[in-house]
Amino acid sequence: MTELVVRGYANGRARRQLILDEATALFGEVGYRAASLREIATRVGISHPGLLHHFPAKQALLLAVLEHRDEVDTERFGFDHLQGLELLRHMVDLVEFNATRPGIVELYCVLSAESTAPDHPAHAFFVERYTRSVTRCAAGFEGARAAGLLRPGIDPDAAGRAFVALMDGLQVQWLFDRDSVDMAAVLRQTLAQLVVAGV
Amino acid sequence: MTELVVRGYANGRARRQLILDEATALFGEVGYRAASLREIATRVGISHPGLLHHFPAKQALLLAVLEHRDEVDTERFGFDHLQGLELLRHMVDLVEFNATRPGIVELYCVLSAESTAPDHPAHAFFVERYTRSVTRCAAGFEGARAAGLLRPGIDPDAAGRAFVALMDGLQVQWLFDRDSVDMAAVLRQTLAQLVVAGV
DNA sequence: CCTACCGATCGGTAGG
DNA sequence: CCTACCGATCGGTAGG
Repeated sequence: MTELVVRGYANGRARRQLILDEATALFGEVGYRAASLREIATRVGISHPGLLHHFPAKQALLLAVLEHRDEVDTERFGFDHLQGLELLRHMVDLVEFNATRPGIVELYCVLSAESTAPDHPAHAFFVERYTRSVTRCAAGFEGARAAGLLRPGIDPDAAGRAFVALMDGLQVQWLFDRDSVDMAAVLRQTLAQLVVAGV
Repeated sequence: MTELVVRGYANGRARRQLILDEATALFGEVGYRAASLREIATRVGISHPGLLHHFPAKQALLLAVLEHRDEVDTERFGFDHLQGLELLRHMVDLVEFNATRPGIVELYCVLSAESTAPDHPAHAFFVERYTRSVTRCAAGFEGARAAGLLRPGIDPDAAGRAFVALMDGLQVQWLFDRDSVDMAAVLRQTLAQLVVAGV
C-alpha cells in the first residue's frame, strides 16, 4: 500500500512535468492569452478540469512554466562562477544551445513581447529578468575593461544593454528563418569587435 | 445632393482612418489574436458589425493596419535616396522619432513576435519586412566599407543583421522601462564603434 | 450603419 | 481525475 502511494506521487510528478512541457510549447506557439487550457490538456491526454487539478488557474500555470524554466536553465547554465569576457562568451554558448530547442526560444520571444503590457501576468517576471540580464552583461563588460581586454571608448552599461538587445533581436529573426540566421556567429563577431585585437 | 454624397465619402474616409488608429493601438496592446473587434468598435464608437462594414474580416483589418503603417512611414522616412553611413544614421533618427509614439513600437514588437508562427496572418508580411530591412542595412554597411568609413574586419551582412536585431531588442527593453532606455543613444554608440575613428 | 442572432470557445466551478 | 455545466466572449451573418 505504501508502494501504491509512492507510485501515485511519482505519477503525479510525471503528469505535472508533462503539463509544464505542453504548456511551454503552446505558450510559445500562440502566447499566453491565445493559449487555451483545453488545448494543453488535450495534448497531455486529460480533460481541462483535470489540468486545473494540478494548477489551480491559468495564471498559476504560466508562472509555474516560467519558474521551472529559470530553475532548469540556472542549473544547466549557471553564471555565478563566471565574470568578465568569460561570462559573455558563456552566454553566447547558451544562445548556441538554444538553437537546438526552438520551443524555448519561442516561449521567451512571444511572452516577453506580450508581457510588455503592464497588466500582463508575466510583466513583473520579465521586468526583473531584463534588469538581471542587463546588469550581468554590463558587469561582464566592466570586468573585461578592468582586465584590459575591452577596446577603449566603450561604455560597459550601454554595451551590456546592447548585448541583451542583440540576443533578443536575433532570436526573432532566427524564428522567422532558422536556416539563414546563425545567432551565435553574429554574437561572436560582435563580441570580437568590442575586445582588443587578438583576444 | 452632390455635396451630401461627397460629405458622406469624406465621413467614411475619416471613420475608416479612426478604425485603423484604434486597431493599431489595440493590436499593439494585446496582439492580434487577443484583440477583439468589439473592443476596437467600442473605442471608435460604433457596433462591431458596423466595423465589419468597413473591413470585411478581422484579417483584412490587420493587413490594412500594416499596409497603412508602411505607407505612412515610407512617405515620412523614405530611405531610397540614402546609402552608406547616411542611411544607417537615418534609421537611428527613425528610432529616435519612434520613442515619441509607443503605440507604433508596441505594434511592431508584439505582432512580429506573435507572427513568427507560420500560420499567423501577418507571417508573410514580417518575413518580407525583415528580409528588406536586413538587406538595406547590409547595403548601408557595404557602402560605408566602400567609402573607407568602416573599421576593417567587419562583415557587412552580419553587421546589417545585427543592426536590425539591436533595434528590435532595444524596443522591447524600452517598452518595459521607457525612462531608463535611450534607444537612439545605444544605437549611436554602437555605430560609432563600427566606423573608423573620428567619423 | 443598427439589432439580433448563430455556433464555437473560453476559464473556472459543482459534484462526485 | 471525470462529466456536466456556468456566464462571458469570440468572429461573423441575417435582415433591414
